[in-house]
Amino acid sequence: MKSTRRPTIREVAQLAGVSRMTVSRVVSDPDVVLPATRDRVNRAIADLGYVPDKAAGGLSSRRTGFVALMLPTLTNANFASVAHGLTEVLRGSDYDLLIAYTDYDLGEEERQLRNLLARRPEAIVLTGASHSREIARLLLAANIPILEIADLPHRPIEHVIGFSNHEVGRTAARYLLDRGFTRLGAIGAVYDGSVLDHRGEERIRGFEEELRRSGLPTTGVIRHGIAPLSYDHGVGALQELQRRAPDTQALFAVSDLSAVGVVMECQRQGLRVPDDLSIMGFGNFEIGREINPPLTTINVDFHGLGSQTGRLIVDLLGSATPPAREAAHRVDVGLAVIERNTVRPA
Amino acid sequence: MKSTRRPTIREVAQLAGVSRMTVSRVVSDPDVVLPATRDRVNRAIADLGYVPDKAAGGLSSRRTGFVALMLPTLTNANFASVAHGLTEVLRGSDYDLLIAYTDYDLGEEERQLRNLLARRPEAIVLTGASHSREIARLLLAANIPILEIADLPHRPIEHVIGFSNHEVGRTAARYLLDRGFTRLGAIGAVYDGSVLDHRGEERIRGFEEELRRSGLPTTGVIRHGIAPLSYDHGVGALQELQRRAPDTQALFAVSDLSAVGVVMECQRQGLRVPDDLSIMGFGNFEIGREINPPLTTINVDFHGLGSQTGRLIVDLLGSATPPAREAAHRVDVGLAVIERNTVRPA
DNA sequence: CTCGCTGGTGGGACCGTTATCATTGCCGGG
DNA sequence: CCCGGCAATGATAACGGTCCCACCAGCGAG
Repeated sequence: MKSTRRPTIREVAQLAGVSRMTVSRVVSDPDVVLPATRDRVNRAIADLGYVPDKAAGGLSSRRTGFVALMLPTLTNANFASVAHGLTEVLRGSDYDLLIAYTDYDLGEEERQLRNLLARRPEAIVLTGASHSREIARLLLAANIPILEIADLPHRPIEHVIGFSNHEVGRTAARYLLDRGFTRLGAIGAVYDGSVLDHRGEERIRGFEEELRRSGLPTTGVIRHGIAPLSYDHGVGALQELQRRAPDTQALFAVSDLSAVGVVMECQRQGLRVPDDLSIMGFGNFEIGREINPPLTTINVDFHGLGSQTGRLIVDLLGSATPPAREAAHRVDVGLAVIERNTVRPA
Repeated sequence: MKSTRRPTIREVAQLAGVSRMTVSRVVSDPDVVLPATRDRVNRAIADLGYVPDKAAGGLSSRRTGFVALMLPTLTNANFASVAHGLTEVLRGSDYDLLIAYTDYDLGEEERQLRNLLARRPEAIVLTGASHSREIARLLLAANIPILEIADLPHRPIEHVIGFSNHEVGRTAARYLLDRGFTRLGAIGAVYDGSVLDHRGEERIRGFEEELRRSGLPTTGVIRHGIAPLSYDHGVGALQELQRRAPDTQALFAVSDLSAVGVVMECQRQGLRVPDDLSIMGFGNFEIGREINPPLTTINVDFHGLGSQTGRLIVDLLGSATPPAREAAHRVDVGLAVIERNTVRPA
């Protein structure tokens, strides 16, 4: 086993009998070099198994080819969809995605961000971040496009592609109210200073707001457990709800995963869905379509959100003139109720 | 808005009145510089909002701090767990994970790998790769530790941390045979030359092998659809099974997701589980615990697999003496049947 | 007092690539 | 026949760090 170092552009140049620059050109812009030369260089590249070093290239050209993405977690299918849509677009333009996740831990945010910035990404995409003073300062100092996604912040840092989580909650409440329910409940996670992502809390607040507007009590609004939410959360939250507001007719869960957990727990308890308890969720997870009865939910096109974000980045980085900060984009991708069978007119 | 470039070590040095080297030392090994000097430098760093450029540093020190991970997909919760376990360990040693995924597309593998190698990772972790001639060549030429995970290949490239997918299939078959079933079925994906990951196919082959050993027919073994598998796959595969082998008593699905889809479809069809059809899956996904009845499955500790991989990497990179290739590690993390209620003695 | 050592710091060269400008050879037009 | 212009290629200087060694005080031992 030859433990020799990786071949560099120098060695390729030497073997092909050309200068380093010519090799560089063959790799990045082949058309400008004579076919005969190009072939010779390509052969040398193949012979040596040369793979260009992007770090060195980036240092020189000031273009690292990185786009940074900061997520609360990888485990959530919707965030995975975002990453997916984003990668699809970025691959076409030769950007690599650099993913960091915080696991909803506030302390990790700054650490992760510094780490990300040390790689000199050309743009950065953020989800559900808290944006402390120091975070904002670091971001601005990076002097690259900043994109906040999956939310619609009132005071955005720069670009926004998302939807209103508050509106999600309101839509759910209105949907249930329209069907004549009056004893409404909602379940989400406990939100305190140590929690990074406030999007779930926004949804639950939107729900509460609509309840208050209609003069209804908010005793059925339960904050239980902590993010990330999953099936189990629904089980526990339902039990708490049954203690606190046993007469609840209809329930909104801030995540489909919780909602599915609730449906399953209802089955175990022998409660009929939706006759004994109506349930709706958020996120349009695949499992919601499969359970019996299938889950009513609110859909957001996360994959499209990811690809739109990707396209905006490519645009932003492609345009020679760095757009002024006041030309920040703000895109609402909207949301839609998907009616299935877990809710029925009362 | 000052659109000035990011501050470099030079400017920090100037502001603090020291040389660049001293700044470098304060960042990477603070203890060797005098407290007074250190404070001065740290103040300058804070004032300027200096964030070191790891690409530049890596170029010089030949240590990029990257560990590469190649996955079929991000969307699978088990792979996400692996990534999770891996990150947890690597964070502690200041490595960043560079994730690439192929979406089970064979053509993407080489492209992604080249891309990864262009970032000069210090180690590379692979899952379910096909290892074509060219791929293997690229990997070996990189001259870094190579770790294959989530499988137990007969002819590994170097290190292996995984479990036998073939054994998963055999274990499932034996489990069902032991309970007295004789008309067994299995569902997986179609496997042809264009598919990257063979782990599901290995599971199904192990199942078939055990069937043949017992002199039972393999007509109930269905290859349906293509990876990635999900709930919907189970629905379609069950329907195909019902056409091809309607008298099947017990069924193994190569993924819990398919298995859950089967259970749900059974509910819709009014079939009782496990009385009319026994079902077991693989992967121990959370949803399997929640459905009614809960899903019998085969568990592998994917999170632990990820963290073990991380620890091995840290070991390998930490040891000054590069270990000889013959000292390759081979770890079997094992597997275990988790009995729940979807299977019952016949 | 001198010498050697040690801890703290600085001065260059270098890591592998690309931007930029210079150089070369060739072609066609005046 | 000469010269301007263009296409192809080369030389050199960055890019932002760290490695390696030299330097310099200060201090204890001989």
